[in-house]
Amino acid sequence: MIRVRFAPSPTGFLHVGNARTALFNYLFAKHNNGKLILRVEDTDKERSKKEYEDMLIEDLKWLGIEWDEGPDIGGEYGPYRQSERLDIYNKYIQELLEKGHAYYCYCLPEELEEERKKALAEGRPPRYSGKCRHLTQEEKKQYEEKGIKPVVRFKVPDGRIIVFDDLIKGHIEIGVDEFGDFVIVRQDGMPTYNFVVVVDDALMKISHVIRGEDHLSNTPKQILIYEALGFDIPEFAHLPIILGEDRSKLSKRHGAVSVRAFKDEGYMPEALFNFLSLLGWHPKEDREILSKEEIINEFDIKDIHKSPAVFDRTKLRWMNGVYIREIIPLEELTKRAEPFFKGFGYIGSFDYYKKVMQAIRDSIETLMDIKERARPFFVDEFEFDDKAKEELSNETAYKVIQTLYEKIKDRDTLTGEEFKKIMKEIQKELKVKGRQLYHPVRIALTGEHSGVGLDILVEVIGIERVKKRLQRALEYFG
RNA sequence: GCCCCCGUCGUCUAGCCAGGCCUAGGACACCGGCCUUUCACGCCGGCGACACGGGUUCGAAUCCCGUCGGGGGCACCA
Repeated sequence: MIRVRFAPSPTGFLHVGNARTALFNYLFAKHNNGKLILRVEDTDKERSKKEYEDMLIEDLKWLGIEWDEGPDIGGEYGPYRQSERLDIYNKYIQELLEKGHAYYCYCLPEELEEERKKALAEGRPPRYSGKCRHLTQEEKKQYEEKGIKPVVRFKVPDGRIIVFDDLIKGHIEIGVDEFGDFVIVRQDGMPTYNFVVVVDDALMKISHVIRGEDHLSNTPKQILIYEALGFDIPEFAHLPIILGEDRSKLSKRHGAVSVRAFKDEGYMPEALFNFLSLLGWHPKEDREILSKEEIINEFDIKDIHKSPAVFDRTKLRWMNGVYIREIIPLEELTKRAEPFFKGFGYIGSFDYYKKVMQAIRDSIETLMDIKERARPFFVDEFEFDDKAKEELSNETAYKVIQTLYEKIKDRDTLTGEEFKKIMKEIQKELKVKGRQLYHPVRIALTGEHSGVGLDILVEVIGIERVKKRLQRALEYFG
């Protein structure tokens, strides 16, 4: 049974880099009929917050990632929140202590930091000296009496070379001398990541650990713990990280990078899902617009790249546009767009929004674009800019608008077809055509110089508003 | 500094493992054209890359070595 997990720490919004890791775990699980486990890594008391956990779950769901076990739905191997597993960890800490794989260390953080800096400055690997490895009972007692609370360190065997075959990176060998005895329980009693991740992955029967490349150098430490505790070692797969435009690890300073931000900016979850899946992975054929099902079917961990990819917002935008104009059904698209319309102060019925979406979906790439593109469908009292004023001051332009108004002022309805017919008549009567003919009308009707087809606009906003706007322009330039 | 990973158009990538089918294919962006009342959409075309240097070979983007470049890690964060 394939079991994978996504294990975020609830310290902020879900970052697209993490979302991509979650996504690949999800794809791997689904493709292989396995299970995805969501585990919340909240051992950092300082930074972890329950609100963040809720948002993480919300964002993951929004993206279309589902899990089989997790803190919200439970499961056979719970609890799935590390802060609720402390008793379990303690048991294994005791075991390591008893077997001599771990020991108490009374060194102060300040002096350690000092040593670290010194080592770095002298070009040595900054590692713990191991000086508390062989403390006598007497020495321990002395420290205790001074009120110093110890940490627990894992005793790293000298000179070992850890070897493992990463499913993505291939054969990896790392000498254990790169790091010293590392902390597995903090002074405050909380166990640390490198320890709990092993206990949890082992107890939750995780078969494949798929995570970001930044964890690659942690893997040897974890393998040591697997061995010390006698657990089976899972398969590892380290995903290349996602880069910003400057080719450094994607972070907040590269602009909006949280899934939440993309949601708020009017991106379709399906598009983000599709886009993220293509970052470091490629299907057999050259198609890029793929449904979730297609991606799951085609996904093969062997096709994941070794090299990192730059997060290309422009391409994401394009892809989102494809989803808006070609993939998401109009009804659904309108539902998603409704809060955006309202947010921009564009008030109307659902049916009206639907008509507007129909009219503008080809010309927007995110729901944010509704603000500009849909304005003419809602705003009657718009301003005329200098260019507009100049163009409408022209005599023929004025004449066109006037004639149009005369021709429709007694009508009750006006379809797009009828509008076009009327425009043709004006063309003949006034002997103006093309831009000279349409542009003044556009300005009178929208105050803008480009936008949706006017036939569509007039039909959607209705003849009364058309009359009103024409009148307004006539008065303004009269 | 030390360890590890990576290196095909500006970007995402196909090809690399099983060398010739590659005058290196696709997509985004960019430029030009067509369509069109305008913008957008759509369609057509263009620009543009095997990091460098050595080998191996009849033949290398593909195999080997080195150099350079980029990235990640080296916490009582995960």
